[in-house]
Amino acid sequence: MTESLAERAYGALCAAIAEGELTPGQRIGETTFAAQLGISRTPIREALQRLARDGLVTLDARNGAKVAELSLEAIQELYDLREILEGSAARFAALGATANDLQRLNAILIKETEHGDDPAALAKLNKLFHQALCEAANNRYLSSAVATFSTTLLLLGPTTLAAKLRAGESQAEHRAIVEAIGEGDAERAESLMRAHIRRAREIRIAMVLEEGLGISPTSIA
Amino acid sequence: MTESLAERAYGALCAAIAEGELTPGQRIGETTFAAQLGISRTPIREALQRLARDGLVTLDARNGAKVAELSLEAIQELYDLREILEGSAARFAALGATANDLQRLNAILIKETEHGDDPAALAKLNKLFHQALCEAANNRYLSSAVATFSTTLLLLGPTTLAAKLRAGESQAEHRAIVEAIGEGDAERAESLMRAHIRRAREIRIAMVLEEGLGISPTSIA
DNA sequence: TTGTCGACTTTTGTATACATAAATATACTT
DNA sequence: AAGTATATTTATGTATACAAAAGTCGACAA
Repeated sequence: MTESLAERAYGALCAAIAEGELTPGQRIGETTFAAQLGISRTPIREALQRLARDGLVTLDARNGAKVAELSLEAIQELYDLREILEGSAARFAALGATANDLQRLNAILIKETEHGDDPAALAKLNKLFHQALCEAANNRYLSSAVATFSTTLLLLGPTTLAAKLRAGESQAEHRAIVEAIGEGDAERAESLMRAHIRRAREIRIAMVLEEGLGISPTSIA
Repeated sequence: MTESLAERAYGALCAAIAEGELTPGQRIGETTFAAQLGISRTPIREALQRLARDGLVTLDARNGAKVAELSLEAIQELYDLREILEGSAARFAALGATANDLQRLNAILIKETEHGDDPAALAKLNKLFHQALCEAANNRYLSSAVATFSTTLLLLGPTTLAAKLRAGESQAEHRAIVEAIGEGDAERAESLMRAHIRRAREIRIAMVLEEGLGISPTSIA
């Protein structure tokens, strides 16, 4: 048993939320889930607390955990913050990226062109790109914050559809950002990254509005 | 029992760290603490996990929890991030603060002038100021991030000394920031807040270097 | 004297048992 | 028939018991 049961429970719940098996607003009973996974409540509780920290579930006092609901406002706030954080990450990366960092980023860019027709692979590479860029910024707290709020976005479901529609654009933007970082142009790197996040936000908002039913009436207010 | 034992344990540990009763690097045994507080290990574990999330303790696998040690580098990274986050908060506040928000901020400014000779009160008002400003930015995730990373700074001990030395300056800077927000000048509000954080960072770094022994040899590297 | 092997002790991870509070359903009264 | 009160059930919060793993101390051998 290399990984603790609590971590597995966390992973299972995380995946269930990302896959849409657990829908926002749905209640998660500790006992129920423990039985489903065949383990006791203790690691489940630990997992739920981590999920609450990541914003994926809300812990109503005495009433257990619910999968969090993201209002349209909350989504906007989340993207506002991503723009700030990842924009700053790009700036820092431009100022201090090592040759190694750049190599990693370029390797990801190449793989993106190679897998241009595989939405799932692109989604994974996209995640890797943003992670690698954060690490190039060389600020552990910044990385941690970006990771947390990216996790929160799992609530909105997979981005594979958006990746398919926007694959080319997105990759071009990635390349431009890495280029600016390589040249040490902090101003341009930040500006490009902010624009990149804004584009992603627009697509996301459009998707959410189109679904329409993905958001409960009360959470639109 | 209005607040859970886990919350009380969290508060107790938090306070112990802030007061310096638990020094960085010191190990925290679950059993020991449970005995000290007269409760079982379960709520202790919950509290330790929250503390780990706040960066106040590190959970070495299989080796329990230690009070986190902040290297000089980590402190710099923390202030870099505060500059980004609170600078953005000031910008957003300038763009969207309500009359109510401004009233709250001004009320705090007045109290600061009234308690100019009480370092403890000033430290509390300073915290309130930054909180109120974050809330004026009207972004729940931004507020959450600022709160988290401010908590991490508890590791460095109280700022009352710095408050005493810098009381006048700091208050003047607060006033200038609120003024810019009141005028809706986002650019100036962000710029002033960033400078404010940079000043606080300088003082803090100076304090840490002066203490010298507050940081373990290995963590300076 | 030093190094290594082994038993012991301590600590975390997990399971389970118990108490308390909330939600629900049922029965009784008006 | 409807509303209220009470009992039952179910959920969480906490405690404790148990198991496995890691560190520690000691003994024995070279």
